[in-house]
Amino acid sequence: MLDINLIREKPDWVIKQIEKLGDSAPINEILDLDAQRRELILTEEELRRRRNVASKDIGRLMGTKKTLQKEIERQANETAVDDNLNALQAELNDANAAVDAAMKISSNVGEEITKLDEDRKNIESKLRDLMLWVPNLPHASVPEGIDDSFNVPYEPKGREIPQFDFEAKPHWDLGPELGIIDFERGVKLSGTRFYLLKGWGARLQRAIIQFMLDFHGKEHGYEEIYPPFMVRSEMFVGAAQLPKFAENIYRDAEEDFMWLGTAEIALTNVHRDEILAEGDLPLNYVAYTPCFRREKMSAGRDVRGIKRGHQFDKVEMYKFTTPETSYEALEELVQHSSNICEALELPYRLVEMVTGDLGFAAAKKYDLEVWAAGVEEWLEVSSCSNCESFQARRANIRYRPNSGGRPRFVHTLNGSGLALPRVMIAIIENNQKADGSIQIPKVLRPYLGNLDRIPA
RNA sequence: GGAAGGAUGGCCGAACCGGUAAGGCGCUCGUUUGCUAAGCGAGUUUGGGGCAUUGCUCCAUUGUGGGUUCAAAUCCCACUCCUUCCGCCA
Repeated sequence: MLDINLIREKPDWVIKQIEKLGDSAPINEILDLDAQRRELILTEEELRRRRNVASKDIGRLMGTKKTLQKEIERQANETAVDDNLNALQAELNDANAAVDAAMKISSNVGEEITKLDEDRKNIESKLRDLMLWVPNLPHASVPEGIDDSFNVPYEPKGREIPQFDFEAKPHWDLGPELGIIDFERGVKLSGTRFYLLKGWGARLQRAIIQFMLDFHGKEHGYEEIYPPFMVRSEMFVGAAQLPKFAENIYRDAEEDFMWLGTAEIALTNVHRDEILAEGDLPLNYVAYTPCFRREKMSAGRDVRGIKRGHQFDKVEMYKFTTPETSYEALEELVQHSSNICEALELPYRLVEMVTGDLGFAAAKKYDLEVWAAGVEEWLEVSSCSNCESFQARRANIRYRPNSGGRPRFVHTLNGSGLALPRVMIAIIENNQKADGSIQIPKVLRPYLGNLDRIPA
């Protein structure tokens, strides 16, 4: 969510930024609702103040009434002093009248408040609904471009693009031939876009997961998290998946649970509604989770192989930082993802996203792609984003500055490190031998009982 | 799934047959004093509005959302979470 103050102060600038994304937002409607809201607050609070005053009077008067009544009762049991009794009675009558008057005021004001309150809540919920649909704004350093065709690929790094003296096969041929991927039975179980990994295939994927978790933990200092794979819908709002991407989410039919499309959703909300100490930052987490996506928006794309399924595994990095350090942290994140590609001996390249391809929540984003020699394309295996305070504002994640003062929103960053199926594709296809066997990258061998080659 | 109890500020904890949140600890600032420190005083949730321009003021905030009432931490309803017991269970 954007800061409403920013929209209030620089609406034209905000509109211009959103145009750079190739998106739009009802900024004028938002401004209008915001103005209405503040006007209502003004009158409502004045009424509340008045009711508070009347209420306090009533409280005081009730007290004096009580003491007067007691005094009257006491004197009534005695004789004489009639004058005094009359005076007390008169005082009591005055107090009664005053209470009645104050109650009337309070009652009338209360009715007005109830009505204004209802109006205000209506407006606030409308305002929030609109705000939840406004995308994050691009960072000043993001190159402008209307769509992904303008993205800026950097020079490939890592291992050289492999050349073969035989015809390289894609993984959808190699997998079944080696008995490590079973498409038919996957489809039998769950339909299109599902597959089974078997034998060395299943073990290879598990080895990669374990390697990546260990590497980020030991070499990069991330704390490993095992989160729930299904979380409440409010967490999806916090991570900026809802309301916009509702159609891509699997949900439970009875309870308010939704299945993670990425670990980012769980990790974002780990510190939801918390005020962290600045000294706690940055927080660096890494989590392995399966990811579940309907892929409605990509219906018909990449239906062959394991490139895009309804279920896939991913190791995800996540950072909570101060606003001052989040862009350094983004570079770090990219470096950490790249280090995995290096270690796995994969040809990879960094791609800088232009404004038109930033997505909904990122202020700046890099993708990491690895080369797969069978399908002969660059596969996106990582996406590293700085969301600045966009998610933090939705999930209410703040920190208290060392200097004291009011809490501020943290910046949040997420980066895949990495997505499993495409890494599997690259490893299988790039490392294939003439006899159909697959050579295992060195760093993975300890996780596979020192196996150096999946036999043909 | 059944039963009972509970949720109050950074922490502990009172008020709970309705009148507008005690006290303590911690922390911050000030002050005093002849000794590692203590005493005294003040301040100390969060969000929002207004006016100012670095402060004043108002409103809201006792798990969440409703209801009753002139008025709700307090009474009523629903929900969430926690604890204990029972049932089931890897």
